[in-house]
Parts: sequence; structure tokens; C-alpha cells
Amino acid sequence: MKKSVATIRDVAAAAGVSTATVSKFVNATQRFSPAVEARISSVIEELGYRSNPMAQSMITGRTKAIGLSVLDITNPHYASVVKGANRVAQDHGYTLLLVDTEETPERERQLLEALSRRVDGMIVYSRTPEEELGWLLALDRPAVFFGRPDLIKLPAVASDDQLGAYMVTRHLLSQGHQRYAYMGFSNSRRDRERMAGVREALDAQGLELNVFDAEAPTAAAGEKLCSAILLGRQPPDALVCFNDLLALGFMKAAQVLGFRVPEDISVVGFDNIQFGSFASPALTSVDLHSEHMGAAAMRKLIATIEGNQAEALTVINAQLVLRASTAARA
Amino acid sequence: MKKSVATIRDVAAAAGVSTATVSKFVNATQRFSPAVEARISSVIEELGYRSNPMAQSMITGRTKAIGLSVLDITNPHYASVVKGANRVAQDHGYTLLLVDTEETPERERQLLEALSRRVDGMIVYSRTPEEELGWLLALDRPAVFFGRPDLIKLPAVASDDQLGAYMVTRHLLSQGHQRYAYMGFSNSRRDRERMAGVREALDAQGLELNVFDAEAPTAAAGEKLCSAILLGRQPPDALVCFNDLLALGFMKAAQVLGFRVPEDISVVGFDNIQFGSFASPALTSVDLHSEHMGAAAMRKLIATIEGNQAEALTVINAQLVLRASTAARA
DNA sequence: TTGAAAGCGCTAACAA
DNA sequence: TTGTTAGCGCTTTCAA
Repeated sequence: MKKSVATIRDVAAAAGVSTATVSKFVNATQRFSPAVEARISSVIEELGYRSNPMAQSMITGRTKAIGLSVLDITNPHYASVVKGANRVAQDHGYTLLLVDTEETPERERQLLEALSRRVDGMIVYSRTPEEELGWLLALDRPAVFFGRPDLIKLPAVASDDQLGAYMVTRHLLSQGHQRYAYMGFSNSRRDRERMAGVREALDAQGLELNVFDAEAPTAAAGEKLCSAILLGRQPPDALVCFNDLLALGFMKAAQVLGFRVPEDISVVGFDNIQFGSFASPALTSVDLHSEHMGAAAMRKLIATIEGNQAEALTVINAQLVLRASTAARA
Repeated sequence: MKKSVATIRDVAAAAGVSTATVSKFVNATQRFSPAVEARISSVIEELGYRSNPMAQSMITGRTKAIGLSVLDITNPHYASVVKGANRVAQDHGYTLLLVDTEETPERERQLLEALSRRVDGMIVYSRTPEEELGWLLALDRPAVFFGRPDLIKLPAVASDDQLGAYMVTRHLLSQGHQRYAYMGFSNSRRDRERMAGVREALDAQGLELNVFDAEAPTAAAGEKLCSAILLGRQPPDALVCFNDLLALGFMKAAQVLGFRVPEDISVVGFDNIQFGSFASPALTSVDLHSEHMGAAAMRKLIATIEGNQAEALTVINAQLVLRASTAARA
């Protein structure tokens, strides 16, 4: 009985050839005489040999793995991003390694630093201010960023948040809504853009925007903020939420408070997560094509890794998905 | 200008010590004279040296990473499992590397084989029949399995699916429901247990169970099956679904068909995903404590890796969560 | 307290 | 067509 796992040396010895021969055969970088190939094959089979990817990577400098970090995998938006990225990775022969930073910056850095040397490149979904992201560049690995970097020189994928927000607000205006509120999540980079889009549309009509800020981009936070919004002095008749989770939470709480959506208040969110369509009323949302974003980021990263030119910023377009949570005013 | 990343040799040279000294210092396995330590520290700082985890792992045989494979990360049940596992991993200084097998067995094997040599152990959520899982054992890595293995000798974490199903069916019985249907997903290991629990409760009352089988454990599949269930000759007044996604899809389609839940039919699911509470009516569900399952699996794996004894099978208990999708019959 | 030297499992010139 | 040799970046005896 030898050691637990067979090495290339065991194979070489058993087949009566050199390790170099085995290596080349295994990696199909060279052909050998039928006799030799057959011998190696059968020995590999017999010993259950599999090459050690780490040893391999140490030499080649390539791992055929890509890291992706997201903020919270229980948020369907991120789950979709992962889906898209995973598909493209598979198609190109890469393994996607996912890490969940749980919205914690320290954890994020720690995880990414640990990950960076184990992968050929990374896709980063982060909330950390760009000024504090120096360490990411210092990792010196190909990377793709979600968002629109100002300072940081990294290829990026973004969605057109501002236009999406503008579109949905235009729609609400056309439905005759009068009093607008925005439930934001100022911790996110994208919050500004979304709010700006809403403002852009309202300003043109000389309308005000009442802003509320959620403590997290979650349904629970949306529920929590509901009473402050609905039971204030001048409750809105239209509410734009930073994302669908907030909107879902808000709607649930609103119904508990005895308000009707959309009769009393129209509600919209962002991301178009599938669960929005199971809510009642079904949620109107701005679809930012999460899955496309993931796929685009992965394509960009792989292009970068393989030395192909990739444009610095890819913008995915936004699309308004109308459902029952918004309705025209009489 | 040297090569892009500093190695231990660069540090040793710059500090005028040997690589062995640097190694021991970096890993805190030995103390040195203040002068030497200070010199090494400053050089490390200056060069931005970080040790290469791969080279390290090659020697020590440990990676401080754990792999987790799930079937579909967009399913909130799996997302919760990941959450639980991630927390525990972090707490023990491990990095969780997640892979999504997308319900594809070939992909699963490929991903896991690639992963196995890069991690200290793996947690596997699989749909592959145990007979075809020989390769998993052959990987010869510590592993924890979700479910109740019969043949395979692997530590495992399971939930009490049968009891959960029994409980919810007992509840439906107590509410006076007469005609029962089960929307299953026979592809899953757990389907049998859940169906058995339902049958166990019904048999005691001499009641029949009408079984339908979904093609996937998704909301879309639930929608698809709805008409066959509701527009049949003897439509049920109570439906137990394999999971919440199927139940959510079913409820949506039922409403489109003009049926009322729970007046015409009571609906229950499994997993207690958060989105069940945003549906209308809110979904009654059997909570299998997904997050606990992930945490328990990770604890068990880490115990195994670190050589501590762990019991073979951990069973997480089930809990009935009553909401508005079920109601008593007149 | 410090360092020399031997590898971990593998690939990549280069020789034969 | 096959093999020799020199490492990749690091840890770990063992000796100084």
C-alpha cells in the first residue's frame, strides 16, 4: 500500500516512462507511440491518478478558476448575477468560485485576498468606497468591477440605473401620480444614480421628492420603513424603492396598516426578481438584467485574462416591467 | 523593477536573512531577535509581500478552504444553506468556496473533482443516486453529505422531512380537508420522505392521495402543473407541494384560473423561504431550517478535518409555519 | 537564534 | 519519440 494519492511519479514508475512523458500525455500536449500511450492510460486507470491542480498552477501560473464575490447571496439579484457568470465560465472551461462577503468590508478584503492567489481573475461586487479599494489593485490580478468606477482603473460592468429610474418615474407621471417618495439605500453606489433618475423626471415637472433611507437592502428594512412613509403628514401616492426586496417588504407592511396597493399608493422596485411576480399585487419593477450583468462581467474578465482587448465599461440597458403594483390615478 | 509579485526569496534577500527565517517569522512558528524581526517586517511592508497560499498548501497539505456545492443558487433554500455554512466557516478561519452545479450531474462531478484538490473538505448537496457517487468517495477528501445516505459512508446532515410532512398533513386533516393532492419532484431524494409523511397521516384516516410530479423544483414548474390539478375530475381541496417555489407558482396560476386560495384549495410548501410570506395569501410552510442545515454541515466537516469525532448523521427538526394559504373547511 | 538543503507534484526547456 | 534537468514558492528537518 502506497501513500493515499498517486502522483505523476507513481504513474511514470509503474508505466516505465519518465514523468515528463506522463505529463505531456495527460495534458495532451504531445503524442506518443501507441504502446506507451496504452501503458500510461492503463496505469492511470489502475492507480486512479488525477493531476494535482495546485502543483500544476504553481508552474503554469494558471488555475482555470475565477473568483466572484457578492454582497449577499440570499438576495435574488446576486443569485442571478452568479447564474449568468457561472454559465459563461463553464462554457469557457473555467470553474467559478463564489464567496459571500455578507456586506462586511473587512470580511470582503480578507476573502478576496485569500482568493486572489487561487484564481486567474476576480469579479467584484462591492460596496466599499473606491478610495478604500487600493488593496484590490495591489492584488495585481485581472479583475472586473460592478459599477462605474471613477478613480479605479478596472474594467467594469454597470447597468443604466439612472435611465431606468427616469423611465419608471416618467411612467408614474403619465399615470397622474402627484406625491412622490423614494425609499433609498444610501450605502449603495447605485442609490445615487437611481435617485438622480427619479429627480430628473420630477424636476422637469416641478415636483418634489420625499426621500427615506433604508438601513439595509432587505425586505425587513422595507417593512420597517413603511409606517414612517404612509403615516406621515403628506403620504405619497407613488413610491420608488431602491430594490424589489424593499418594495416587497413595504407592500406587506402597507397591507397590514390597511392601505391598498396600488389604489392608495403605487409601488415600484428595481431588479425584477422573480418573487416580485408572486407578490400581490405583482410588483412593477425596473429590470436591470442581473443575469446579463453576470455574464457580461465574466466574458470581460475571460477576455482580459486571455489577453484579448475588452472595452473598459459595459453598460447593460434597463427595461421597465409593468405589473399590478402601479395604476393610473383617476 | 523586479517581477510583479514578491516571493519569500525577495524578502529574505532584502532583509539579509534566509528564506527559512522569513517563513518561520511570517507563520509565527518561531521568534527571532528584535533586530531581525524588525528588518523582516519592514521589508515585507515595503515589498508588499504576501505568501502564496498555493505553494504553502502544496507542502502543508492544508488550504484553509472548504468547498460547498449546491444545485441551484437562485433557489432561496440553497442560498440559506450557504449563509449558514459561510458563517461557521468564517468563525473557524476557513474560506467557503461555493460552486453551483445547476442541477447537472456531469457538471457536478467535473466541478467537484476540480474543487477537491483545492480545499480541505467538501459539503455536497447532490441529486445524483448514491450508486453513481463512487467517484466522490474516490476523491478521498473529507466530505459531508446532505440527506440520509444508505450505501455511502459519509457523515451527513438531514432534516426530518417525513415528520414535517406528517405534521402539516395532520394539520390539514384537523382543518377538515377531504381531498388531498401532492405535487412532488421525484428527482429529489427528499421527495420520497415527504410523500411518505403525507401518506402516513392520510392512511390513518383511510384517505387517498393524488400525486403529481413536477419537472423541476421551480415556480415555473408549479405554474405549469396547476391546471392539471385544479381542472381535473376530482380537484383537491388541499395541496402539499414539494417546496415553496412549486407552491408559489401553483398559487399564482390558480388565481389566474379563477380559484381562490385558501377558500377553494389550501396550499402548503416546504422550506419556509422568506418570499412565501410576501405572497398573497402568505404561504403556509414546513420550515426545515435551511440555514441551520448549512451551519451543522460545516461544523461537522470542520470537526472531521480537524480530527475530532463527529456523529455520522445529524437530523435537524422540522417546524410548521402556519400562514394564510391554509384555512379550515366549513 | 539562524541557515542549508531537501523536497511538495508538477511542467518546460532542451537533449538525446 | 522519449528523457534529463531545473525549477515554481514555500516549509521543514537538521545542523551550525
